[in-house]
Amino acid sequence: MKNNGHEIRIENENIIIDNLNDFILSQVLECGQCFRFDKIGEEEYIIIAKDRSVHIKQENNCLIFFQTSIEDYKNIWNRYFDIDRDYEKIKRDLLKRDPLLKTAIQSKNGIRILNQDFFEMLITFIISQNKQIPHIKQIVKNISERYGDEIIDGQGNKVYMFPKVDALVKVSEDELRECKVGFRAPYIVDACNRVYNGRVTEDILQSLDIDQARELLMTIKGVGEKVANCVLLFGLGRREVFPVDVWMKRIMEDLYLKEETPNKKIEEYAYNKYGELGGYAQQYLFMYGREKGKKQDL
DNA sequence: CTCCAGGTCGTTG
DNA sequence: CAACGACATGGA
Repeated sequence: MKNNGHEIRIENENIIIDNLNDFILSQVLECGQCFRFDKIGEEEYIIIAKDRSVHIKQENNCLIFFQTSIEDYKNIWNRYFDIDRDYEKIKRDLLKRDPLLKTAIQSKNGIRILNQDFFEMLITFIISQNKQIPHIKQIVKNISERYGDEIIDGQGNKVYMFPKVDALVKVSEDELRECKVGFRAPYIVDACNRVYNGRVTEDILQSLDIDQARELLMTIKGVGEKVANCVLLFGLGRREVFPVDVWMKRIMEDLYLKEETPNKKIEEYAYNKYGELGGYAQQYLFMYGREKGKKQDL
């Protein structure tokens, strides 16, 4: 099997992808788009996604899916990890539009944008407001352990999937607060209701243009511009959106604008500069800028 | 103890 | 429409 440079082979019960370029597992998982993973070694993780738990490891440009069927790889993980997309071209095109991205792209050249579940992203990013990433992970885990279906992973451990709407829609505000969601509890209830009763669904959102889709998402309480953009980018495959949070605001003002600028203006600026590649640009800048900002305050 | 975190809401000027 | 405090919770 051959695809876009890389090659897939089966060894024992493992799926191995050889010659995989523009991919660094730690960057893919830890760039802030994904919250359900545990690091168990150097470039080695357990991930919970797509109703499954999978053990994966990267060695140089070789990615190993342990105890995985070829069907699961083809039907699920290939798309989840965005394996077949040509990131070399994306990076080349981004640099053509803006040479200033060079440092960020070179430093974080193994980022991929995952294709994650819409509902999970919606609830997760509602939770994300005014919280740090480790807290978000903990809360998502709490909700999954209480209301998600149980599965057994490769090591024989119990693992809990993120709940489906049908399950979460039955959960009360008070029960949600016990998962430590705090003031976001009514937001989650509203999101579940609107998805469950068909007012805001993945199909409807996919049928709309980007501005209509964002607007519809923002009819949900607790979903503003930033959360809506994250859901569009990470849960609906809309790679042109450029979510602006406190980090991106700092990074963009520092790199380009040189003055205090409202988020909406930054978003427009980014769209004019990066066009349909906005989401990728945002991820390279976000991960690079956050790492830098943590150390020396930009 | 105080301050702040991948924001958003509701209320004022 | 810009500005501003409130909002739960936990870690620095």
